[in-house]
Amino acid sequence: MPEAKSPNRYTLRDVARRAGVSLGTASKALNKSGTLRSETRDKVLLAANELGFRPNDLAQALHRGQSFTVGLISNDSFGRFTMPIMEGLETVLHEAGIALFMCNATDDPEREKRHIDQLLGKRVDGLVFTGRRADRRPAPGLALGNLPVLYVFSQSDEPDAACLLPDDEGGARLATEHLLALGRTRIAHVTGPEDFEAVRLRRRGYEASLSQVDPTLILHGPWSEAWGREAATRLLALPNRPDAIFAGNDQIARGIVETLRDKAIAVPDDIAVIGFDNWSVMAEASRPQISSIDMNLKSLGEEAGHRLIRMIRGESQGGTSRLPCTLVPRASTTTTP
Amino acid sequence: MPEAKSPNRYTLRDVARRAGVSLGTASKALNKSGTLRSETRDKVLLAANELGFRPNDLAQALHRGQSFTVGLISNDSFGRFTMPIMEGLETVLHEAGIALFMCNATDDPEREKRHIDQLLGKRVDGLVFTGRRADRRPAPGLALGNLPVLYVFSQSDEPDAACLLPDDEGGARLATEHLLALGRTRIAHVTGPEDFEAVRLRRRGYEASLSQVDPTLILHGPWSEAWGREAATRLLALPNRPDAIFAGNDQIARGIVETLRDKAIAVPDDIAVIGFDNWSVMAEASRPQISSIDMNLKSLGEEAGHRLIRMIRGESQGGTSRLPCTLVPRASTTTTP
DNA sequence: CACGACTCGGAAAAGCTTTTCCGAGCCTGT
DNA sequence: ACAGGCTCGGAAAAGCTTTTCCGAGTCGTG
Repeated sequence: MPEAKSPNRYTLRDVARRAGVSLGTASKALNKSGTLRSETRDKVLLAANELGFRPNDLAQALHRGQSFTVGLISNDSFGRFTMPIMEGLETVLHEAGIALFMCNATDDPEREKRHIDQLLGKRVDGLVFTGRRADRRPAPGLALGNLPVLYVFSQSDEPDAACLLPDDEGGARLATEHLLALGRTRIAHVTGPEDFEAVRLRRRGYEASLSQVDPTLILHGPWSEAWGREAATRLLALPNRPDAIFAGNDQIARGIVETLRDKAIAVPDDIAVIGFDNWSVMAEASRPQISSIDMNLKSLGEEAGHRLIRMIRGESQGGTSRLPCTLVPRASTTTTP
Repeated sequence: MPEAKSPNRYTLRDVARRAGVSLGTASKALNKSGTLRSETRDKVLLAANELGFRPNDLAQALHRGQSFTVGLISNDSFGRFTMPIMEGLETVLHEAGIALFMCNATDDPEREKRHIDQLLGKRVDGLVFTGRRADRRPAPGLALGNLPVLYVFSQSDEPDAACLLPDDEGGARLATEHLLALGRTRIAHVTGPEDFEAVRLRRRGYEASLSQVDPTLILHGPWSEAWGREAATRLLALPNRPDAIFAGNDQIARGIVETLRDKAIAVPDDIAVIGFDNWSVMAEASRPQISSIDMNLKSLGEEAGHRLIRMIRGESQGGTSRLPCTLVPRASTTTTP
């Protein structure tokens, strides 16, 4: 028994009564369907306006069997990478009149299951999984039926799942070729833990761009500035030190640049440095500012929105696609712009 | 005409039919209401389990006039500060069975209005505004009736709006008193733009902790490392230079620390430095690591969740409350722990 | 003038759950 | 053995919108 209906929430029945027409007529007037005299239509529209009427999406959804709602399940607690994706996704979906449920699963399968269950209860029209994990994720334990599911910046076990990812390998090629174009010949790669697929892909792109690979120039470690500093120190101790470094992300790049600065090694003249992620608070605060590869995560989110809408319409099929990265040159690889 | 109902979505009617009971009986069995023989109840529960039945929240919400849904409207595009708030908020609300709609208004009133309108259509039970802005925000142009509205890390024009904020002033006192406790006497304050209320509050806390204030030691500028570096240079040029610096955020603090490091000034021995925000990627990557003030944004989000739930229950009233900050000492103010 | 056709608005069902009210059947006590 | 009371399950309405179908009224034309 809904006791206290919000004072300013009117129902279609109220509109109809005020306009002096029947329920169905009012509906048709507002939806421009059916055949009505324009006079009647205007009467209804006026009444609706006066009352500030807003149709109840719940009833609408119940009736049409479509909720105009999708769920987003993040596994990195709304971390740095999820944000721009969410932003792009939300923009596109909002334009299509679709609202976004936010859930944070934090890589906890139990929590994820509860979230999915809740979303299914809300009859979402689609589901998006996001959040970089070390590696591919197992399929969620729940039967999702034919609900559209999209993995963004994240992957699934299922072979034909719909995935949307940045082209890490291409980005790495972009970076390496940029360094090659500067005439560098000994290019090191200081990057993150090997159990990230992105790390393996970037490394592959790096290796593919080189005519020959020197394994001593490839260093794996944690994603931190401290590791960048340590790795730089190690590289400088080599008998034949590199003339360029491609870092696996901007934090590592910054650690490298700082160490080179400490040792009065000129960047980019002696050693050029390029990062990955284009995280501006890192890349632009460094001295010199760090060139980087932008994964265009906001575009990735927007593309995810478009693709999900197509899937909801039943138009599109699964499959993995990768969106190109972009080179953002800054002072760490370019001599006086 | 809902044509293709999802294959694995069964309705209560299906459960009832399978259990050989009527609709109402099935409902009562699942909700543990009414008076049923336990045998009948079990029969229904079994059928529901076999079918994987999940009640349709849409219908439920429609019936009870409560959607178990709240909207979150962010004005900083899901920025760095919104994330932990969202995380805390989502955790608490999820435990209460409430789902969270995410909207990004980006300080665009038109966009915000459309979002609110959409949320009202979805009959959300409450609304949360978040996202640091330069200053207080005008009340949204829509009549919200008696819908619970909570401003988190954000403020409203309305005098008795419900606001939840970090205690910037107290945090600044914490920082300043920490420096005083180290025996420092000339404490500078390098901070952000004056049109941020947080900047004014932090400055007030700083001034309140000092026996006398030297205006030449207070510098306003942008929120960046570059500004921290510039301000540090200026402070070092003073005839009577400070022996401690309280920075308005961690980026500024890091800029300061780097400049001091460049000039071989010992931190903290010659000049102690403390930041604000406790942004770990900044504070912990710096050399030395930077002491900071933590606003406990995740707790703020959690508290927001609890408070919103009380408001939805009709228990709580408006008013602004501020949650305490915490001192996180690191190497930039403590000599070898 | 009358009939047919067309225009417009209303009634009703569907979509799914919850809850109240009521009826039927069974048991017990006299 | 019968009446009353209690236990259990079913029927129905409410919550709000959309859509189909149908009836009534009107206009035009023969």
